[in-house]
Amino acid sequence: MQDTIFQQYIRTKSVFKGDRDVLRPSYIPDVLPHREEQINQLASVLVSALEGQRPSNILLFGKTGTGKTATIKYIGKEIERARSDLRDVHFLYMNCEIVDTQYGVLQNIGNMFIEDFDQRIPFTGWSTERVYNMLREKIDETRRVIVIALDEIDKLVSKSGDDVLYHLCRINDDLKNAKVSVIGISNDLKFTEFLDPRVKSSLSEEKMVFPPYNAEQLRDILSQRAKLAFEDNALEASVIPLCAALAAQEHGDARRALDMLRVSAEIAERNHMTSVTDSDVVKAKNKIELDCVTEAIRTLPLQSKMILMGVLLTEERGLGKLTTGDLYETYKELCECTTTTVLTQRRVTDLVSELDMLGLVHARVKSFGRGGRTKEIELSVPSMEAKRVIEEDEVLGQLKNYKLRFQTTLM
DNA sequence: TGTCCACTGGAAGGGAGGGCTT
DNA sequence: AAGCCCTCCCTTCCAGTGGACA
Repeated sequence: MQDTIFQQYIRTKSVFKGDRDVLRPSYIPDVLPHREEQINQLASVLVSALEGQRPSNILLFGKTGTGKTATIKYIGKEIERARSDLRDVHFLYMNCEIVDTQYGVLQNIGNMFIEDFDQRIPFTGWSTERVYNMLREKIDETRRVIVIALDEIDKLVSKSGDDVLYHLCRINDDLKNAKVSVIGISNDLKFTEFLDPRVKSSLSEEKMVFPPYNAEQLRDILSQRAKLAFEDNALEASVIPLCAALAAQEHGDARRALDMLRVSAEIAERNHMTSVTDSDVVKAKNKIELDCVTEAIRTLPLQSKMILMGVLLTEERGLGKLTTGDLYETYKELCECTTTTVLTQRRVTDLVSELDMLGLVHARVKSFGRGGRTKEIELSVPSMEAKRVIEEDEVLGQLKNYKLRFQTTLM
């Protein structure tokens, strides 16, 4: 190898032995530890599909990282395997966080049955009714049992209502040759409260809850993957238990545990170490947490960044919590300064609520008696880091070292 | 006990931007 | 080109409200 800039980074020895993607949450192993019960239960419902009958619709609940998605994809793989010697079943999976409109869902499902590129449903332009009719026609032509898994279905409902689900639940009335069953996957146990009663009862013919993993179970999951990913003795004995324990504290999130293991190994590798230690795990945990925050801020739209900057600058002056009115004044000042369009206060309150949901600020409604009722807003991420990221923005970069003119009423 | 503040948050709707159909 | 449809971002309007204070 020539002397190149990469020379110093080329490792003679690595902690990884093969494909490190086995540590990614998206990897579906051949065996899913501690989910046998759920898999069997699902299989017992879905087996009717292989007999040409329509299986019951199913709702799966469970917090993030409890293996819902992995389980459903695993089931999907098994269905594909089984259908080679049994009746025709078609399994399809869709994440409603990515496709989150009525039209989008119907269009995506429809296009999975249209081979000819020219006949595909365009991503906009048609009426929803027309997309639905096309979808129904194409599904009927297949003469199969179709199992549709909708992941993060609560996101779809909260954004676009339950019309699509209504359509999908009663599509069987309009089908002559094919049958459709829907598997809904949700993080939120309560989301069915917002559904039309007919949709609710139809969708929850069967319900299953995925409990969080405990530390011991997480340890098994990590060990299974570690065997595939790492060289022997690349991990100190305490590394896996530590990752498992830390993730178990956060409602048993397996995704977190895997990320932590992967990132700590990457940290060790970058430092040219041949084994991963506990301190790498701690570093990894901090890095992951910070990365989440900076990524969330970086991808914020301009107006939201502007609002966040308003919160930040006010807090920087040591004024602590601020009200909607104060924030709006500050925000207006920043907009003028950067010649950005000023939105209405109504809109700003919505954006503040969004920031709250992202966990970037903490906002709660508080009454000051005669002083009125308003939101009390404070930053809930490290301000130095937040500021650094916001200032990367072209427009907000102008506000570097900016001193506020506006005096808040909270003193 | 009633008043009143400074909002909150729902509803409705406008209009821009994407694209199809006739 | 005109007439549609759907989504996104936003404005306008407004009834509702928790609690300090008179």
